[in-house]
Amino acid sequence: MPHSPLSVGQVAKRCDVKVSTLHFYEEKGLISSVRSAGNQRRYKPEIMRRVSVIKAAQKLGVSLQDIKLSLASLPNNRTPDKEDWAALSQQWHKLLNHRIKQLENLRDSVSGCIGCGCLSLVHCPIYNKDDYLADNGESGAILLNRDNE
Amino acid sequence: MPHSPLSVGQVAKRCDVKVSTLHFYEEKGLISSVRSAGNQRRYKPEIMRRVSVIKAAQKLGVSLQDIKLSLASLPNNRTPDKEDWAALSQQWHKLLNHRIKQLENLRDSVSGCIGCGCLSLVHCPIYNKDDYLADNGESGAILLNRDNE
DNA sequence: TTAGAACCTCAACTAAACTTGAGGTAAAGA
DNA sequence: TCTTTACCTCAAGTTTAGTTGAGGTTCTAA
Repeated sequence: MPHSPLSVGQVAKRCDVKVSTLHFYEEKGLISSVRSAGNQRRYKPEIMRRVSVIKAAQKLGVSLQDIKLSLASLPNNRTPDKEDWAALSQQWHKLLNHRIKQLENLRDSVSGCIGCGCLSLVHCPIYNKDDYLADNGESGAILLNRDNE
Repeated sequence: MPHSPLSVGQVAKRCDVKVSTLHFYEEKGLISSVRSAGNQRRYKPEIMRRVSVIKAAQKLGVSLQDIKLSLASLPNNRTPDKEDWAALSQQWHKLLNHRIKQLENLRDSVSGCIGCGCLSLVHCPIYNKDDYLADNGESGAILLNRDNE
């Protein structure tokens, strides 16, 4: 009998997460299981892929809540197949690009601060709204002496 | 009398943080104050710069703990001046570059996964140790069919 | 002088993403 | 069969970075 159902321990081991994490994901509605006669969790092998997708998305900085929504948006909430994964990862790829861009802008602003020697950080883009930085490519020289006044 | 000491409310307003946040930072040893006759907090104007540096570092993803350490490493734990800020931001600039690089690797790995159509994510670089990705520039093609076995 | 704004401390609460522990059941191997 | 390992539930604890609220004091300004 190929593909026999997996126990929570087996899944935990092979996905390199703790059993408690799988319990937690289930509680949060990210994964599901059936129960054996003795009330133990049993998983279809594809659970591995689902857990893996969750982990991958987390590394991209996606919250469990958003991951849940993404997965739930798949046809009958199935474990992502090849096309699904492509779509999901494209979504997340965009997100990643956005975050990278923000960080780069931030980094350049820091350099700008060094460059201009300005310490009036209160009005510096760095602590202004994230989207200020995200929206335009400014690596900007920073502002005026309005602290210490 | 120029530069009169600032109250917690004034600092909060001008740094755009809540009063409770300043209390919190003080409790955590990130900032300090003296007390007025009536036991109210009074700050030197440079507190603004210190708070601003804290906020900037946070945007770079530095934890309060690490910010505290960085600030504490300055000569007599002073509020960063021009040179100090240059040094700190250079430190943090490195950190940022590292994080950007990790994200880029991750992003490229995601693309790799789409490209090869492989769904065996268990062994995919994406959920292997962060440093695996950080250390080499692999955008890797992914592995074998060891899930679903 | 007196109302109301601003301040004080301390404790408890929030959110995310889990982990740990207690007390008890099920399954697997010698 | 017996022992050990794996599993179950439910409650409570952990970390980070604060926020909220209660109960009380101090400042400021009309």
